[in-house]
Amino acid sequence: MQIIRAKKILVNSGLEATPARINVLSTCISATRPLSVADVAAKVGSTAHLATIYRTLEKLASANILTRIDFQEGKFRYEYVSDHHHHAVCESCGKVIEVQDKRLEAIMENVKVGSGFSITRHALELFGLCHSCQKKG
Amino acid sequence: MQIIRAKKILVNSGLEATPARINVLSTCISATRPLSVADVAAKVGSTAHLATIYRTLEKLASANILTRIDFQEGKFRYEYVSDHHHHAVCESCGKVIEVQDKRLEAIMENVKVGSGFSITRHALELFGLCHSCQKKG
DNA sequence: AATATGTATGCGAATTGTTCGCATTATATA
DNA sequence: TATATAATGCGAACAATTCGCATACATATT
Repeated sequence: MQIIRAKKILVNSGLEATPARINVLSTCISATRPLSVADVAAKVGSTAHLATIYRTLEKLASANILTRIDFQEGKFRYEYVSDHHHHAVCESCGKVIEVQDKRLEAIMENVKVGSGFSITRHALELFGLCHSCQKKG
Repeated sequence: MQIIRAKKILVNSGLEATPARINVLSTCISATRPLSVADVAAKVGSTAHLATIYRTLEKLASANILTRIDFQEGKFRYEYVSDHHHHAVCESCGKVIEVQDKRLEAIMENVKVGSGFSITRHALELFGLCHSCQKKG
């Protein structure tokens, strides 16, 4: 349980430390993979209404406490992040692993974009097959 | 209008060249930016039912005639592509420019992923502000 | 410790994007 | 031109997300 840690993070960010927020955030901190809204809802049970979970996750994301992640499933996921990384998602079983490639980061830091665009963020997700799904077929 | 071209592409790919498909595909070919399903629907009017447009776009995407693109808007877009490229999206006005960075491509071709993962595709989108929106504030 | 103020929450309905089942129609081919 | 197969229209059903509004609560103030 990451209740105390969650509370501290909220207070430090100037956000009201309500039970709903504490539960949502500590759930995300404890998670081993990016969680969908439904995942979070299942974990927090009736301690937070679904609409509140949506609002909370969005608020935590805009406070940069969580990252909103998109595995192109038609819904978003949220992840508590300290370091910046990307993901590789198995398209067969859904397994997720974290990916860090320094060359990649170096380039992403200064991608050349024409027309005077200034890039503030990027989304990169990798899709493929995990080791065991490759063997299966 | 890209009617004839659309028809040829469909036939070459072994897909039935129905009016709905020809209209949907020629709309995508003519587009200057990735289109949402609603965008396509607006262009083709009553020549194809919305459900048909969904089915058609999905079919064209799995035939690699179109690419399904995700700008994290809660919906997908589709683009007719010959060459592989990425996009930079202005988060203020929605302007989209195409991005090609050879270093990026080179690295994406062989990203090192642990655990025996094999990568079959990747999604990379850049977000920021276009030149004119930067000036506006 | 009591209270005032503004913000968060619960609730349920409404939106939006997408999918489905099924009867009908059209396509490609013999 | 008949025929088998696949695509389409239609409307209902789903799933994810957002909204409005009355109530409850967290924090700042006294």
